[in-house]
Amino acid sequence: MQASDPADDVSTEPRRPRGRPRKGADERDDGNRRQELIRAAARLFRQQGFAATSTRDIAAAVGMRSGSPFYHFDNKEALLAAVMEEGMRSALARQAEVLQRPGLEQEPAVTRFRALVRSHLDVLLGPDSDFIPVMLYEWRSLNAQQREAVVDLKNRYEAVWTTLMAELHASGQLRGDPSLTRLLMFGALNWSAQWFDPKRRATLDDLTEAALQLFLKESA
Amino acid sequence: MQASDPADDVSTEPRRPRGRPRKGADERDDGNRRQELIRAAARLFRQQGFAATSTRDIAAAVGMRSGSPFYHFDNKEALLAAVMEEGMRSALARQAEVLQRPGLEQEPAVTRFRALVRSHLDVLLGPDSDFIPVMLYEWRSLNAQQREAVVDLKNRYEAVWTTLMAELHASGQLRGDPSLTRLLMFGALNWSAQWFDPKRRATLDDLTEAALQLFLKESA
DNA sequence: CCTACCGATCGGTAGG
DNA sequence: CCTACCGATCGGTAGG
Repeated sequence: MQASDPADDVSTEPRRPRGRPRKGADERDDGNRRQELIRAAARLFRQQGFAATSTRDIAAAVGMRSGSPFYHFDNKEALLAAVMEEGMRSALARQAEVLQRPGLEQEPAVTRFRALVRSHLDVLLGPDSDFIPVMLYEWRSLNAQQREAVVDLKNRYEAVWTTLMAELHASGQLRGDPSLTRLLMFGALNWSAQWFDPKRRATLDDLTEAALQLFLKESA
Repeated sequence: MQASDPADDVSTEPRRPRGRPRKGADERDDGNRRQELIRAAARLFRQQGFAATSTRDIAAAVGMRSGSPFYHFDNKEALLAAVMEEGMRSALARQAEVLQRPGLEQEPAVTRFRALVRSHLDVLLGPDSDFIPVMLYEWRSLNAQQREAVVDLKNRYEAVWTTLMAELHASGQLRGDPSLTRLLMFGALNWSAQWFDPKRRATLDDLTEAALQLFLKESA
């Protein structure tokens, strides 16, 4: 009862030339196709969820045939892990970049906290913001080993927050217990991925200030 | 290529008596089986996600054969909708019950707010707490009509919060803009379903107080 | 509610 | 990376 796979039916599409395309001097696609797959997967996993997205959907989104993603990834879960790791790496990179802004070290802790909140919201709600929501909501689909790799990155990301919030707590600027406050804060911020609409009134700056107002005693 | 369905293979299991069981006087199962399906679905949808849970899984969880859930529900999505509506109805019931507690009307708004937060956390983290997380995370699997029904219940639930928070805002007891604060608050509270562990230090009371401390200016 | 299925789809693979 | 598949599983149904 083998129906011909519609995704395998090219009859109506123009034929691409066969074989591995010659790489022009500027064309080096080292990993570009892989990267395209990751981006398409992030978008679809976010829109439809991991389990509801077929590898055929992802292949079609980048113009591949149904079996081809498996040339780049061992299995569907490995593609999910790649999405999450990419998301966490870019979040970590953004975090480090923001904290290394010249002169910021001398600024008060509140200023550094604001920068951290803002960069978190940028990664979560700005352009290419599919990766982190996928990470937040699909980790139960990873096996233990993949999960460990993602958790490791997440721990590094959160450790920066923990340190800064301990400093704020020590100087009496944080509202409430640091550990509980951190968890409630991540909830408040991460949930915005569910409702934030850049076309509406509130901006990322508004959100940042609203969050600071809740979690800090003085908004400097 | 029709493999025999393992869920249909009873050869190793003891045979239940055939036919519709006679109902004893006390046995009236009007809708009990349906209710069992909803509860099992809630648990599995929460653990594995909607798309990753098969209707066979759910049937097996209540001792049915693979086709039998469709005697109670038109399709898998209708079962999901039933889970969500049940979750919202019990949340609304709990909310109304709490607010009708004798004498509470005369209490200050802060006290009513505390009661609301606590009942929200009860529904979210207490016994039978699978329904609301399913509602929060799986609504994209509903069709427009089903979604409307759930959104309607959700709006009624949130309207109670909106009213009370407007009152708190008017008397200067709320921190920040009511609309943004409400969204951030739901995020902070709802996210706790991801990390709260009753076996650890923090209790539901701790959580309630921590939340009040963030969102209200004076913790009464 | 069970029996006995079906058509479709899915993840994945061998070989080029 | 495509071709041409496979085995398994899935939602759902007719008939009792």
